[in-house]
Amino acid sequence: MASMDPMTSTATQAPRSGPVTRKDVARYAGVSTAVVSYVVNGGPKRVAPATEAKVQDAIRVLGYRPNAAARALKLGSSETLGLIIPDITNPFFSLFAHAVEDAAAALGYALVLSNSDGNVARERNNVRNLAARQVDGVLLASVLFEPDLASLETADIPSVLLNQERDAPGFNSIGVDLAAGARMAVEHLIGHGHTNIGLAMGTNVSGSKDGREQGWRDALRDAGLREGPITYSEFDRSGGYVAGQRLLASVNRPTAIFASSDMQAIGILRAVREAGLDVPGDIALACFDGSVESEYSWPPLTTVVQPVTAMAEAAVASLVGAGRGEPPRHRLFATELKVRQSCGCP
Amino acid sequence: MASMDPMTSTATQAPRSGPVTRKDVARYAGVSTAVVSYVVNGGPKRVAPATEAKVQDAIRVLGYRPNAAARALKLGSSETLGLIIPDITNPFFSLFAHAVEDAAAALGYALVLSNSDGNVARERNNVRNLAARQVDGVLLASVLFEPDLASLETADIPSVLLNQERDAPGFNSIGVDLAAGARMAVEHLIGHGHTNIGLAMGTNVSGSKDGREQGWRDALRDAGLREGPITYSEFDRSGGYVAGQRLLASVNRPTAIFASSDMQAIGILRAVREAGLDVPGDIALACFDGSVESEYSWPPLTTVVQPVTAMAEAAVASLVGAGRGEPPRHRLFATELKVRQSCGCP
DNA sequence: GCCTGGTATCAACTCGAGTAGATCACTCGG
DNA sequence: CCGAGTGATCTACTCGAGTTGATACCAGGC
Repeated sequence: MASMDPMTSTATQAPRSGPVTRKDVARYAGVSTAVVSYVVNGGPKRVAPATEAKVQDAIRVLGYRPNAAARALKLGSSETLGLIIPDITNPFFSLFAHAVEDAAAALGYALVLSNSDGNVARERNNVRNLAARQVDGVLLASVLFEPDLASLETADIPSVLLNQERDAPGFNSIGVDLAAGARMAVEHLIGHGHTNIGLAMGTNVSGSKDGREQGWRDALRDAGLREGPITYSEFDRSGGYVAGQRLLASVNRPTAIFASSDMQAIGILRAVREAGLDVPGDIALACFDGSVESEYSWPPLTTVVQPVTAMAEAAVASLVGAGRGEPPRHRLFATELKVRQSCGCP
Repeated sequence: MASMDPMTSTATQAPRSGPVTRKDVARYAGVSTAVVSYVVNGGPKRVAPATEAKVQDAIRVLGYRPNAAARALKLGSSETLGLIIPDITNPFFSLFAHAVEDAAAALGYALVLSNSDGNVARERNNVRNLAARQVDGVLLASVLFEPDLASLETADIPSVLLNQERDAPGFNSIGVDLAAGARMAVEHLIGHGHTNIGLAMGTNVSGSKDGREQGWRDALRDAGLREGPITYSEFDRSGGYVAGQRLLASVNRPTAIFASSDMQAIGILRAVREAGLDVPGDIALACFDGSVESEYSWPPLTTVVQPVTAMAEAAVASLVGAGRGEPPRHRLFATELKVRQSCGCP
């Protein structure tokens, strides 16, 4: 019956078959297809008010929507952006994705999402796929610290590298000052009187060094402290869980831990509890990212928050907004320490 | 040298400007454009092996990628699906989005993501937008219990309604048996000896009844118990927080609470702790969704898990997979109670 | 009455790829 | 030695919208 209704309405006024095209509108309004175009997009030529009204009417009656594919073909732009991230399930990335979607939508762009699941091959595949789809730009949060520039280069699509610490010549890139952020957090821990501070570091497939590790080192060195134990594991909750277990089992068990992501901290929290210990009483904790989850854990996590919205807006703008024409550059954003209770503050 | 090769080939023969088209490939390989098409997609006609090799060569050398816009225009299909959800930041939806992306990618479809942010107008706008972009189907998790069918109908795009409890005639829809799931959880709480069980119910803009509320009622009735206090608030963490505060302040404070989402339970956990009480000691807790976060909270949440992957696959398949041609129908999935510790189990 | 200048509109071409129908080159049987 | 038959390939049209370079129309000035 729902399959009946469209039929009857078809009989009375609407398209006999398939979608309504510009031609149908033109015929209905008694004008040429060019005029319809002019009306639809305030076209390059003026249209008499009376004619415009007729056309608008026809559009409404027939329910015409311009075919985006045809438009994209002619204009060479799909008004679409691609976002490639390791995993949308990670709260940090989902927050980021939301911000990117907002920024893109504000400029009339749609967002194609793809997850690389920490897999380089899949990441590369996604880039090619997006390239073939004529996206107007891609935002890439690579699973590699040093992204697969070659595939982006040959695809020669405007792009921004996300979560990028260093400058990547010839590319737009965006990132936060990891070292400075980590340093802030570790210094805060030191301020609480801790002298043995461990590090739970996340790993990437490339395995190259991360600024957070450096920031932790720098803070300890400047305070004249010895480096506490380090573990390397996945950036996610389960990675944090094993990091926590290892850190607690280390010969010189730390009294405080800095984790390279909120998710790791969540995992550590669990390991600490299972060991019958208390945060922050036995182990103080600080971490990195500033996702919503950090606020609702117990205890609420002291974390280095990344300016996600600003970064997303800057990334989108560098592709299709104000910054489009500008030469590629690296944008470094400052982080902010959000002090809650996992560090020992009341 | 990988970055060199394209360069040198550029100098000798490759595109002087802009993207490589089928025509360029044809010229380079010394064949007609039709043959290139045949090769690219195992075309409707056979090509001699030798010719095929030449063409493949040309494609590789020139770095040709077929223009998806042109393809979409000709074929009337963009090989793209649209997903509209309230908020990707909600772990349940991000899990779902990931599963949908996987299922779509497996079939060669890309996924356009849009958030409606609980706003009906934005939701409707997103539908129109996706329709104009010639997506081959849209998956809609409406902010309304009863989605805005009219806008989908006039857009007449294949679609699936997600999180849909009831049958929506003429539409594909997918959902879990909310009432049965809720009932399981509440019965489990009853099994722990609780006789005063409260309900933290999430609200939608439409405000119509939800099966979870019914399941809670049914379980209590069948056990001969009186209904505990109810609160209505947002489905998210902050909604749960206020629900928790209200429930704790109610005249007959419950000893157990069933929350309509994991996120609400997380918020309740916080409210309970701030009141100096313990979960599950003072207040037992069970909830609904089965997101990852429920596993890593403290205590781990006993929750009704939705078969997200299966649902995502079914949704995608009904649009572009095996189920494409079939008449629209409602698919109800069973839930499973994941017992952890917030209910009082060891 | 005729020309000028402007305005409103239109016909026709384009974007890049898919494909039906025509064309060409061969081989083989008679 | 020729026609039929089989492959391989090409020509040309199509999808729907944007846009340029005509064209039609009208008012006003001489």
